[in-house]
Amino acid sequence: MEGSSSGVRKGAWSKIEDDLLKTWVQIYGEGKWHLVPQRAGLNRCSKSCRMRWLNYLKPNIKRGDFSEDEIDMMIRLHKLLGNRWSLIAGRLPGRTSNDVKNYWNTYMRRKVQSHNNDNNVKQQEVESTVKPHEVIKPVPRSLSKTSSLLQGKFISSSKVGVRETSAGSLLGSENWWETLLDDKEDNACNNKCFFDGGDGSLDLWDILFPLIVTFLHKVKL
DNA sequence: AAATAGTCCAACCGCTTCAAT
DNA sequence: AATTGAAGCGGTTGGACTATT
Repeated sequence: MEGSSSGVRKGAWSKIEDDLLKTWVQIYGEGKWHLVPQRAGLNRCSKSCRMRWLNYLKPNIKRGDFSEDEIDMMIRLHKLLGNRWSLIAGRLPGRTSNDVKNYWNTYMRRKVQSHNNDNNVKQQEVESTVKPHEVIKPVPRSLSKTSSLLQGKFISSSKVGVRETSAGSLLGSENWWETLLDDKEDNACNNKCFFDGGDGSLDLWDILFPLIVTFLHKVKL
């Protein structure tokens, strides 16, 4: 796994490479990843540098097992968001999307195994956490002036099973996110997830607020 | 002690989205 | 409107480590 035909180094990072990358980010900050390899003296591709920083070198990254609270939060968020690992990780301080994804895959495997081994009590728990569900696709990370959202179209969501709708209905009385509350099966969870707050559980406003701020900033309202 | 199987996680790859031109 | 390059994301892989036989 070391090196490639293009001459860019691959595989595990050395201590020296980590130090070079850390130094670069400490001086110049995150971003401009395409400049990092050349200017930091790293024989790595920009994506590799970004990944290494975000998943391993970034300060405050938590190591070790997930706590009960984190697992509980992860299950709730996954129920709401599906495999949107970066969004889920954003609600778990110190955890990276890669951590969450890896943990979830392991967790899923264990759940499935226990499901196969024990078809009685655990079955309901397994189904409540891993069964297929309609996934809510978040609005774009930011909106350009030419965004389809601002031009009468909303996200084409066949990929994630969300009905296409118009910007009018999106911004009007039929707020798309209200449908999040329509799932009767999940009402108990939703009530707690969205509005409980304070105890570390999901607060819908915490998700929507940054998106709204971004939106208002972009359209300069 | 050696061989094999299973698990975990760091890293890579391909794709999508976005912004700039 | 089309093109292009950078950034970001999720799926997948492969190697290191651990447990079991």
